[in-house]
Amino acid sequence: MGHDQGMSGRPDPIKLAMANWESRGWDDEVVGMAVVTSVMRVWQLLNAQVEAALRPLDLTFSRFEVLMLLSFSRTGALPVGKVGERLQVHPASVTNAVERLEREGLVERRPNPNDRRGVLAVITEAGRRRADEASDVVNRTVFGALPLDRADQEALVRLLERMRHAFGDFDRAREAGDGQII
Amino acid sequence: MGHDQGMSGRPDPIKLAMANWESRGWDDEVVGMAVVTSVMRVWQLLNAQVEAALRPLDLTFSRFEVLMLLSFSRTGALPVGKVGERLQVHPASVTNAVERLEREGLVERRPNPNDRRGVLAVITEAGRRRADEASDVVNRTVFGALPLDRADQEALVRLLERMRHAFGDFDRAREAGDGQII
DNA sequence: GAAGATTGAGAGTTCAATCTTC
DNA sequence: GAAGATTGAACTCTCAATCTTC
Repeated sequence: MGHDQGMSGRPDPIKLAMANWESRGWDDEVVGMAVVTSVMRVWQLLNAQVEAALRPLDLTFSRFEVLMLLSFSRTGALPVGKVGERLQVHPASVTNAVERLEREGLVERRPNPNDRRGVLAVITEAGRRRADEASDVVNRTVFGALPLDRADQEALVRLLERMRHAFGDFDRAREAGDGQII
Repeated sequence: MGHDQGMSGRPDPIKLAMANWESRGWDDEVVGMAVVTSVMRVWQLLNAQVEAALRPLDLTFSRFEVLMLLSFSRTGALPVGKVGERLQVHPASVTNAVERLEREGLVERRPNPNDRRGVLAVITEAGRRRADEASDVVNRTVFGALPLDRADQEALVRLLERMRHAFGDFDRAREAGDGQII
């Protein structure tokens, strides 16, 4: 993650890659390549910022997401399977994240009363406090401090939404939900 | 990646998150949150596509990038430090990737004649063939098949470029380079 | 002493296999 | 037999420490 690299005196790596791609005659794919590479790069930069902001709170972005998901849920409890579904990660990753959160007392694991195969992840009071601190710092240092004006941010979200939808990331028919999480 | 998740019948997770954010009164940060979350999600989707396309060729995206970088370089050889610099990854990651590529005979490691501390990664003939196959499949199945029209793709690249530049990802003054990689 | 690269530890991810319960 | 969750193996990434050479 960004292990301090000089931040200037460097030509745009994407531009270089595009020139290389064109030199091979891949003219039809060069823009797509630039899209994918740009997303990868911006992900790298944003991810590093978020992780750096959360490190003092002993959280990673994925554990932060789990914590926020639970804190937004009606009862503060969710089957771990549901968590993976919402976050689009492998069940094993959720098991891992919950265990890590449990180790710090931010989450508890409880048998699901409705299904004895299942396990509920329940956020604790300490977990709620940590979630508040974490969202504060991330809001302040990352989300609220992006180097793009509001119009550009909205345009970006719209373009990415178009892409997510084409990839089946969500179902437009049910988009009129009430924002209820679970 | 993406261990087959149902791809519909699901409301937009970003919209849900935005509603939750607003319910906490974080109105100024909600768009920034949407930007970051959207990038993360699209990264996940694109990364999964690229990795799936490359898996039959025994490559990951990072190893693919190393291979392409070497294949584009003038002599097919680059100090491993330079590779990490261009790809913005930790030196240890390059060591790992090169070792993995070397194991398959796609790259060779040679002492740098100009600096006895240094190591050169050199692409082999097999490496060049693999790089060709890999770029073919990635161009065909991902870069050339994005579900966005050209205008949207270009707009997306421009917005992401603005963001990368603001984060110091490159230096605009040297942007007029000739596309020469090394 | 600083730079180039590697090593070992620690954390995260995915996959395949497994165990329990539906 | 299928679904929910966990476990162990294999990878990748980062960081701190180390070794060699400038």
